[in-house]
Amino acid sequence: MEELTERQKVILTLVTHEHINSASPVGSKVLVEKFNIGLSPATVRNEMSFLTDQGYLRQPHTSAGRVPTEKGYRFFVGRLVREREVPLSSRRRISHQFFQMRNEVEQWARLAASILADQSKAASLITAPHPEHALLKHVEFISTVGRQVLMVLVLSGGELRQRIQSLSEPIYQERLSNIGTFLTKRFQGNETWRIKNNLIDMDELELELAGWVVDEMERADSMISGEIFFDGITNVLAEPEFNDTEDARKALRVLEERTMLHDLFAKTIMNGEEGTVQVLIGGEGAWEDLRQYSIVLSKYGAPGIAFGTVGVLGPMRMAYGKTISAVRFMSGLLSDLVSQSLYDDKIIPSSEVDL
Amino acid sequence: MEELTERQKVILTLVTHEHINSASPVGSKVLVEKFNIGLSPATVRNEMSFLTDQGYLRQPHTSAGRVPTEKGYRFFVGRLVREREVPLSSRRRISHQFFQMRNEVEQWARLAASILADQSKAASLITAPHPEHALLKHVEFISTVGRQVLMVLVLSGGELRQRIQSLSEPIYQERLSNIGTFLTKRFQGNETWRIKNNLIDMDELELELAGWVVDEMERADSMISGEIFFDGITNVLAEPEFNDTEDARKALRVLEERTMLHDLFAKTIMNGEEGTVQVLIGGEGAWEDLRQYSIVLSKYGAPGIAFGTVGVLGPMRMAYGKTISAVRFMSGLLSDLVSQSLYDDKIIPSSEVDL
DNA sequence: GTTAGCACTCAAAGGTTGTGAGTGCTAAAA
DNA sequence: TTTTAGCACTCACAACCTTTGAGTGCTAAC
Repeated sequence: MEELTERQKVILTLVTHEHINSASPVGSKVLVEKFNIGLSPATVRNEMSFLTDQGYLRQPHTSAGRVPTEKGYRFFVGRLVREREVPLSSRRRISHQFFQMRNEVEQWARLAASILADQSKAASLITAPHPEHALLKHVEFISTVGRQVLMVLVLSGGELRQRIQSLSEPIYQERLSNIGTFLTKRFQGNETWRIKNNLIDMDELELELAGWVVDEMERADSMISGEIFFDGITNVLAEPEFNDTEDARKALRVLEERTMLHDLFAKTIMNGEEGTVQVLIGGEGAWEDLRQYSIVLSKYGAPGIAFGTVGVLGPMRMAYGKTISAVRFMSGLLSDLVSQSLYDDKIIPSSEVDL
Repeated sequence: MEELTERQKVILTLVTHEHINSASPVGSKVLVEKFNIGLSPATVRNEMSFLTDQGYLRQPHTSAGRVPTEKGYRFFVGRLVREREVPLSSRRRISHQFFQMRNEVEQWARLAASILADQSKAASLITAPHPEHALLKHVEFISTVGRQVLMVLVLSGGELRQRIQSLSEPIYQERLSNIGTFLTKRFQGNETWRIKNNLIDMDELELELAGWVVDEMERADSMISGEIFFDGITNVLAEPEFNDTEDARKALRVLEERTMLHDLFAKTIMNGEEGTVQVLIGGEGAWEDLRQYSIVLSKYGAPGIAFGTVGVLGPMRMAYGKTISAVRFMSGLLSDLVSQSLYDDKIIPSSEVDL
């Protein structure tokens, strides 16, 4: 594979740029007329022909203009230095919106999804912050009916989990509360394994309840990403490439069947670094149903607290510059929120806290 | 408006039935051939003409067959006595799935949505159970960083709410825990207003924290329905009426902008009775964007605990019989779950509980 | 009241043609 | 050697026309 000349790079970039705007194949003439390169259409044609041979461009049919391939897009995105910063006024406005929502943790992801969809004019995907390894912050047992007990677990990162279990015999609420307090005191700030290895000096009931706690925490640990929030799906459907409903359905199926997204997010969280933005073009070969789409993804959060992902899904022909900076901005904002509000790496027993 | 003759009723029903299957206008000839009514096409035509005059049928264009109007559908649904029961095998299978999930309250709605979408081959909408008037079950305050405090509220119906607030000065976790215990003991099982009117004999800090509780409970009370879960949106897009993407977008916008749905659910919860299924055809004039759709809705839950809604959104041309019984079945199932697992109308102080 | 017969309507499907944007190739110009 | 003008060729797309057939309403006979 040969290196591209500077002129070829420029032409490839322009073709991609123009295609993103026009949504239709780009011909040599249009290119010459719109951007005053000092070249004739014929020359441009030769270069385009070369780029087609190299797999950067593609012709939908013999007598049509050129369209970037995945490879072409990838080159384009890699060269995109000059990202369009989110304007200061927008940044201020968005920060303010989050400030007003700062109390409602569950709303963060929803708000972020809504804003990002609006900014990028595409579909946004956000996962709620989720701790890498859950630490127990608090546990409570509440009797509901008969032998049924509602367990409420507060984990690091502010994650709440609840579950209903049946005891073998009814127990007074008072006793349940005491056990909750006892387990909280004893295991506060501990990881799952540490709790699991310290189930000693307990009576039968305490042991059973502690077992529930461990079980639920293991469940939390086994999930790599938190709940997924979407917004702006209609934005994507508005794009001309989805005039065919079949394609639209494919896209939606990806969003509905969350398994693929979970995989994707898991990978991002495990490998990625917060703050850096990655761009997956056309499913990168691996995800068949995403062939026509691109995803701009970033990890957010703070080490030792919790991580999540923020991303945008749109047609491959997407305003990458704007989207990338929007995602980066949102990622930063959410990271700040998480570290400013949810810090609780180790819960120090209250009497030792230095205020 | 005249009463319809029995024969007219039969024809209207058959036309509707046939249109639901074929998705295209129904002519007199097809009708006669398919269902052996002892009539000639000409006679049927006369009756159809009459039904058209009365507004039950409609002709897309002069030389086409007939299609039911909203009024026609309404008649059809009203007459639908013989609902197709969900087969016993499916009922068993579904009950079993819920049994396996009985511990995870948050999963109920998601599972229900998934099953209902599958059963009805349309989009399902479920709201999580939400108490009419929140009763306090438990409150906990957890210090996170600096003056930030995470408040976790457990309300009746198993609803969890969390929020982060700032104190004017940092407080030891121990003191926060004590206040949590104190407020829980004092106000357990109380409605919002009762708590609000009993904020006496407290020091400044206790009062501030109790204020947060009241505030958050008022927020919960002001919401009539819980979180909305969807599934099977792609099912709806597969229907032929959405070959035009524009129409598909309209449908999705309804689902994304939850305000309209919230209104709808609120109405259902406030007016409806659990167990009865209502069918909204073509948005019933009130909801412009739903003109082409129908919604089959039912309230579920148990009085004094919590209510939610379960529904299906599909094209107006929908298999009403199957859908109605699927919705009814699911509504019953969820009602049972709520009352069997979440009963806690009044939390009786533990020492008085009769075990 | 019911039906056969008939003229009429009109959307949808299929066929034909023209248009124009775009190409690749070749030979001349730079 | 690189660039460009010129030209023949291709092919999707839109516009137009025609055919087809399902379906109608009306009238007159049963």
